Amino acid sequence: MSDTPSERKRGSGARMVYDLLRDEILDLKLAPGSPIDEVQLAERFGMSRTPIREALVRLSGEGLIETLPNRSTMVAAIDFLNLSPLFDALVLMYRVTTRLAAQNHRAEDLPALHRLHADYAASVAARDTSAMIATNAAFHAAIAEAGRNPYFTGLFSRLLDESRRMLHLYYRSYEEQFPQRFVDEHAEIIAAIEAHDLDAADRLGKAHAEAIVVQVQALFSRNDRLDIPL
Amino acid sequence: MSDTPSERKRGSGARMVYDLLRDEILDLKLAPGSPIDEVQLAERFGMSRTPIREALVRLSGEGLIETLPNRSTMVAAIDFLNLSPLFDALVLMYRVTTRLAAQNHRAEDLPALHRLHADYAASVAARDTSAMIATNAAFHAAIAEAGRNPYFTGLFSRLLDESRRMLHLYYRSYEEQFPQRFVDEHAEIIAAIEAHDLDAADRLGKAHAEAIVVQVQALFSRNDRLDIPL
DNA sequence: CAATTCTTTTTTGTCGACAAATAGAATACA
DNA sequence: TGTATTCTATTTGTCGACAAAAAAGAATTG
Repeated sequence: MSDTPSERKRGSGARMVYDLLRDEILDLKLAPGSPIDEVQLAERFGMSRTPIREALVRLSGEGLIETLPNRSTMVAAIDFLNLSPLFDALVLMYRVTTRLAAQNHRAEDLPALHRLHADYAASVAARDTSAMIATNAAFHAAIAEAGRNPYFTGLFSRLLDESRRMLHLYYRSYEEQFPQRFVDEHAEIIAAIEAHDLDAADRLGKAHAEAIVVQVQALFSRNDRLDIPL
Repeated sequence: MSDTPSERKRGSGARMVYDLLRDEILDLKLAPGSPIDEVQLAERFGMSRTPIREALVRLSGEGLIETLPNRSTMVAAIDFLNLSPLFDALVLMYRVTTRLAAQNHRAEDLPALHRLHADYAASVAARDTSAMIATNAAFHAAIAEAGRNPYFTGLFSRLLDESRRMLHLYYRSYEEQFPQRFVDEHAEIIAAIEAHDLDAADRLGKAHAEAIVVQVQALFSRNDRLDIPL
């Protein structure tokens, strides 16, 4: 299990490690709390510790890993006890980005939205949870981009990343449920954006976000009960 | 002009460089577009390039510097042509953080707010523009903290940083105007927070933000005209 | 046998050096 | 003289090595 591409472009090392570690963290391939060993990573990627370190610094800046000075660094924990700030921020960003997309999008943004919408619908039909999570995030990130406010886009991306880990947990527990409903809501959102209907986009974005939040909250409140072993 | 503390704590190097560079960038001591030379910084701080590099990676992650691969890195430019996204985000975060502070603050948060409010009033009275900028940012950051949503706090801090550079430009051009008005508005905001009046906090936060935005916009629209040399 | 001190081991933070990449200067050529 | 090409110089990205810190384990002492 060693990827050692002996030929690499100069300057791409840290970027590659960053992207890969980020995906592994967000897809729960690296469990929250897992220790991260620089030397081990250096061997795995066939490079020195320096670019590994740069990737870790960036991941730390985004809060995806936590670093104890002079000691271990590990995958950031998921704070299940303080989910409401995350949900509050998510709902607001869903609203704002959807509203801004209705206001600021251009015609050339729409094909990408339709394509990502179709991708999501396809992954739902195929019952591919990983693809669902990825395509859903890409869909909403594209909406945010169409809203053309990089500050909102940045925060929203971060929130989507954070919830990506939680959605993996969610779909692990409820593999039988596949949200056709969300596909329909996505279609409504696109329609509101295309119609430049700011208020409808805002309202739909809010409802969409809250529906997701309710489902995830239901999961975790149920998990709380299961935590008591008999 | 060389600070060479020959004795330093292990692990504090990058942090120190980061903090100092960050302040110099935000206070316009390093002009936007200025080149940043790693070797020069290494000599200036009496350390190797490695911790310098770590600081630069973090600054880059926050968008305070821009890096051309394999080539120069420089202080991020201020995008005067696209200010409305910044202003939009600022106004929304002013609203949200103030509202959340009214909702979630605890009694122990209030002394700090009053103290920071007094600090700001003092710096306005003393006509110390640098202190005004710093204490105003600290005041609103404290309000955001009292709102207890780290995601909003994070974005808001970043927006305050970004506007910190612009406020320096603003006060450079208008040293004669000192906003006693903002001091009064701060007092109203504190009152609304203490009264747990969410809607009033929201409304005051919005009005406060928009007043600032209007002033800054007035500056830059005037500058646009002055840009034409005669 | 418990608690404390000392030693070893592991992992990080820092360093100096080298190689790749690029910009600019110098050169060759039409 | 203008343009293309080569050369040089500067700056970055990467490497291997070393030293400081902290944890884990061993030894000592009461």
